[in-house]
Amino acid sequence: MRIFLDYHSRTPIYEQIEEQIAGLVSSGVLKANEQLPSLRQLSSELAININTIKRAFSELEAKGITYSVAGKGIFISGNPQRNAILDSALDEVRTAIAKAKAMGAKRADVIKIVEKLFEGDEVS
Amino acid sequence: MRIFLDYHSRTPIYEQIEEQIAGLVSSGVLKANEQLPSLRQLSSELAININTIKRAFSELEAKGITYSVAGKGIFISGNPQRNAILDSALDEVRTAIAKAKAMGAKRADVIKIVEKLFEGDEVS
Amino acid sequence: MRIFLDYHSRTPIYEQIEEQIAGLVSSGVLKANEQLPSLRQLSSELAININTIKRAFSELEAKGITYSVAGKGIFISGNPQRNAILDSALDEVRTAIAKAKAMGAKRADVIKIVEKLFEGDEVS
Amino acid sequence: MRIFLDYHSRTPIYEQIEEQIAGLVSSGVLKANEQLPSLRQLSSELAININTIKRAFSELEAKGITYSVAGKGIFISGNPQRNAILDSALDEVRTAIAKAKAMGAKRADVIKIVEKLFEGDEVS
DNA sequence: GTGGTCTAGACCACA
DNA sequence: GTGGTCTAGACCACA
Repeated sequence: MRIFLDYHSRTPIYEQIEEQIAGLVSSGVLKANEQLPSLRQLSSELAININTIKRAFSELEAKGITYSVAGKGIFISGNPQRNAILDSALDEVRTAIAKAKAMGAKRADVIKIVEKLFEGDEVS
Repeated sequence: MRIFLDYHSRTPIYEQIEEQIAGLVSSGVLKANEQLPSLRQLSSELAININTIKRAFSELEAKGITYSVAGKGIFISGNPQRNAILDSALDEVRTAIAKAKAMGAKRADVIKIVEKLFEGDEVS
Repeated sequence: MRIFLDYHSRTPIYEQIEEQIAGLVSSGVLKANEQLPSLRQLSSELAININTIKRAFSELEAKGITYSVAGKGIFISGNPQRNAILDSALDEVRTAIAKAKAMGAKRADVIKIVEKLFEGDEVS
Repeated sequence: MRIFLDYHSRTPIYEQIEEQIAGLVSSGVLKANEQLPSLRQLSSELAININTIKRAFSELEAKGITYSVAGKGIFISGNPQRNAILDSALDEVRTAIAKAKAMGAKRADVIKIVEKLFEGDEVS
C-alpha cells in the first residue's frame, strides 16, 4: 500500500494517512473486508511513530470506514460511507475555487484545470 | 474594508487576514500605493489583538504585497505580484481537484461546482 | 551553535539571529536537512524570549532557508538559496562602498579594508 | 540640491538627509560658508515634514558640519570634520564586507565590486 | 517533548 | 498619531 506523506504540509500526518486510506476505499482499490497491513508494519514502512498510525485508524474506525478485530487485524468495513468521503473532498474543491475566484480567477481558468486533470477519461 | 474571519477554521486568523487583503489587491480593489487602515484601527475593528494584525502584515510585506513606512502607515506595493497570488490560488484548486479525483470524483461533479460558483458572471 | 548578539545595534535581535543562521547555511557549516536546536533550547541558551527566536525562524522559513515540522523540530532546507544569501550580502557591500565613494573615499581606502579583512586567507 | 530618499529603508529619513548633506560637504560639492536652502524650501521640495528637516540639521550642526544664523539661514561650517564623515562611511564598508565574508564571499568577489565601482577613476 | 497561535502590554523611534 | 521590537505567558495539536 503506497502512502505519500508531505511533512511540510499543514495537514497533520495522521490526517494524510487517514485521507489516503479513505481515498483507496472510496475509489474502490481497497474492497470490503480486505485486511490492511498491521499498525507495526505501517509504522516501520512509513518511518512514522506508531501512535500516529493508531490515531489515523481510530478516526477511520470512528467514521465507519474500517473495523478492527482484536488479535487479528484491521479490515475495510463492509458498508463504507463512500459518499461522505467524496463529499468532503468536493467541499474542499468548492472552497479552493471560491478562494481563487476572490483572487480574480475567471471561470475559464478553472475549467482549463479541470479539463487537464480529467483529460483522457471517458465522459462520465 | 470588509474582512471576514472564521475563528473555527484551521487556517490561522493572521493568514485569513493576509489572504483577504492579498485577494483585494489581486482583484484590483486595492490599488498601488493606496494606504491601508492603521494596525490599531484594524485591530479594534476586527476585535483582534494588534500583534496578530502585525503578523499578517509582516507576511504580506515579505511577499512584496505591501510595504510599511514607520510613522506613516502601510501601503499597497507598487509592483504587486498579482499573478503570483492568483497562481498559488489556482495551484490549490488543482491539488483539491486531484485529491477529489483520487476519491472517485467524476469530471461532471467538479464541473457542476464550477458552474454554480461562477453562475451569473458574464463569460470571461 | 555559536550566535553572537549585539543588543545595542540598530539591526533587531531576530534579524541578527536570522543573518547568522543564514550565514552558517550559506558558508556550508549547516547542511541540508540538518536539525537545528529547538526553539526552547535556543531561547534559554541565548537568554532571549522564545517569541523573538520564533520570529527569526519564521523569516528564515519564509526565505526558504529552513523548514519546520511541528512536533519534530526545525531543519535546514534541502534547497537553500545559498547564492541568494551571498548575493544580497554582496549587494550591501556594493551600496556601502558607493556611499563611501560619494563621501570622498578613494579606491585605496577600500582596498586597504578588503586586504585587512581577508588577510591570512589563501588566495581564492 | 538633489537629495534622494528611500522610504523603504530602515535608516530614518532625517538620517538619510543628514548623510547626503554630509556627503556633499565631504566630497567638496558644498563649500565652507555656502548657504543651504531654507528649512521650508527643503521641506516642500522633498515633501517631507519640516520637523524631519529640522532634526537633520540639528544633528549636522551638533557635528559641526553646519551652523545656523538666526534670521539668515543655515551655512556650511568652515572647518568640517571631513575625516569623521568619511571614517564612518568606511566603517560601514568594513561591516558589510565582514558580513559578506561570513556568508562565504571570497576576496575576489569583493575586489571585483571595488574595481567596478572605481573603474575609470585615476589611480588615487 | 516539539513547533504554532494568540493575547497582553511595555517601550521605542519617527513623522 | 504611526509602525517596530521585545517580553511574558496561556493554550493547542502533534509526535
